[in-house]
Amino acid sequence: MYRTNTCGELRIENVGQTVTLAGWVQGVHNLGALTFVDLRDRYGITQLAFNEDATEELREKAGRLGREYVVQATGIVAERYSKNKKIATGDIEILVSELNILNASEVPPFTIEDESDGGDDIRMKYRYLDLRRNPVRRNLELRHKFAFEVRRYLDQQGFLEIETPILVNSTPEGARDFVVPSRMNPGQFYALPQSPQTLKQLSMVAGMDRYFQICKCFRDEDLRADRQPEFTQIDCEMSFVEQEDILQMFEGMSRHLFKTILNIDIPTLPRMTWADAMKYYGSDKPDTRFGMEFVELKTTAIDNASKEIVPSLFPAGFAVFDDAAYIGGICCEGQAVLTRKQIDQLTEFVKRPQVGAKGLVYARVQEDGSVKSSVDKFYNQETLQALKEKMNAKSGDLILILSGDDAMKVRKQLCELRLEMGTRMGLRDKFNFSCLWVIDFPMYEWSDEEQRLMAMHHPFTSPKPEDIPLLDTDPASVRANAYDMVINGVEVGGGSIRIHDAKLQQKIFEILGFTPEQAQLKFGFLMNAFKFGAPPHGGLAYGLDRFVSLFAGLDSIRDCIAFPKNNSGRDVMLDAPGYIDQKQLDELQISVVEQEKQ
RNA sequence: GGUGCGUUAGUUCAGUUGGUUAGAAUGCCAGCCUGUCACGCUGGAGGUCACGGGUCCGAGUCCCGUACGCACCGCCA
Repeated sequence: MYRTNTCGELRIENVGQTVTLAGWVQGVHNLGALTFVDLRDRYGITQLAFNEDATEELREKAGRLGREYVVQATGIVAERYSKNKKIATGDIEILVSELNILNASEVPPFTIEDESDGGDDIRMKYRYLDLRRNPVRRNLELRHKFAFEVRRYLDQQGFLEIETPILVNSTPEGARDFVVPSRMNPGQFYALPQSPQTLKQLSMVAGMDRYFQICKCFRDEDLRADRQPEFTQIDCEMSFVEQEDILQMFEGMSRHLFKTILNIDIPTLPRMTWADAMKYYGSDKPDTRFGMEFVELKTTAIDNASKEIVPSLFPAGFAVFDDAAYIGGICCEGQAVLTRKQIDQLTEFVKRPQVGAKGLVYARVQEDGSVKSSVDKFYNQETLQALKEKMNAKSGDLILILSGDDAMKVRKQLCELRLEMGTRMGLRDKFNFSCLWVIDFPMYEWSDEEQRLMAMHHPFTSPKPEDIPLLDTDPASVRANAYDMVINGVEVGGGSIRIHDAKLQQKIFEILGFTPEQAQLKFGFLMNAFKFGAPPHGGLAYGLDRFVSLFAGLDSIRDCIAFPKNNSGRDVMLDAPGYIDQKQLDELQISVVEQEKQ
């Protein structure tokens, strides 16, 4: 037996017991005749003491210990002379009578402490050392608990966890696939699933009724702080349901997770249409921890967000506004105190290429109610007062205005500005959670690159029944039975009611530009299945990594993934991906055009 | 595919206008220390300034390129 207890469990009540502990040496304090060793495992730290009672041999051995040595120590639990209130076991120590060095360790390349001195790069290279640190380990523990509570809730609701294959077919639409060559089928490739979408729909056809799976999904696209090439999805599907049933079920799951993991009671989730999200927040994933909604000051066209034309608040005179197709503003409460320099910084912010605005117009509401703006020479006080009125601004507020030719582009710029102001004003507290549903997404969005309509969610999403006639006349305005769950500006999940009618599915494929032959080739298996009694069904998938990151207050999903990939999709610990032997290539009948540095 | 920032001791970083032998902290090694717990004290070792090229009397510092890292845009049904 290697140990009788863990390093986190002994307390003052255990004094007098003889115990054996095993773990890693966190640190050694050698005071000459006295030596203290902090022994660490997943559960905590317990101090080993080598004092005047210890034999010379024992003290000599303790003196040889270095950081991260793996040791086993037996001794009597004793009360400490001076307690350490910072750790749970701080009242006791082990008076060691026997010490075994189970394994020596080289000096680790960075310190394994809560506040490590290591940068991201080196910590990823030695991720197994990084995982010994409390903050990282705690993230994995939270992730475990999260997944466990997901399973508990869905099990209670009658869901079956069903595994679907990892080796599937490449699909058109969507992200790039990771492909896997098949040795037994030369020249042919499997693809790793971007999501088990079609398979879960087939499990509905199979009568499984309620399916879920916590599974890996793969997308060969560029990475971000919130995007990994392989990520974990909580994939769910239900039969004989309408949108309302799904929203209720998964709002319930989120409520369960918030309660059991964070002990937070979340209110009923507000529902916002996609059109309103775009109109008031310029984003399909609005951060609703704070208001500062957009006010439209001029629109010249009806689009998917604006259902009416707003005549310009501003009389002619300022060319930028006169020529704009859209003018929108936000009112920043109490921000009139910003200096000219600070506002110039905001102007620089919106002019950065990532945001792309041409400039920024601002107006301060003064103590006396008058308005002082950067466009005073174009507009009189009467117009500025009308602006104040329209923006619902009061003394001390700062109005920020963006304009441009393309309403959707300006909305996105204004969204960035709003989020920046929210951050500067301290309105985006990580642990203040604001959840909502965004509903009524459009079916399609125009792709400049492909020069055709693309499915906004995926091609299996059903249109709203009342919009079906528009499929023939104005497909771009058709709304889908699709919904996203958004928390603090993060899309944590999304789904839709699916098409279960082969004819309608065929029509949707046509609108997406598939010939019947192509549709049959790529999705024949699904449409064939629909011929054999497909129930109405729908579902949703959560991004587990993102959801856990939110709960843990992390900036990057990497921090809650045990062995993540870096920015270039590499695993720097494994040094993957790597080259393979010519022999393997030959067996697969694959030739690689250029293979450098092998 | 693109933009920005970065790369200096094991690690995290500083390094002024281009100017003598590149510094700090921490870690590491050695010695001392009977209650430490961020132990303390003394001493020591430790550098291809990412790589390649250029400008210059002289480059860690300026310029160009490459590689790598991070963030972002495109992309991510």
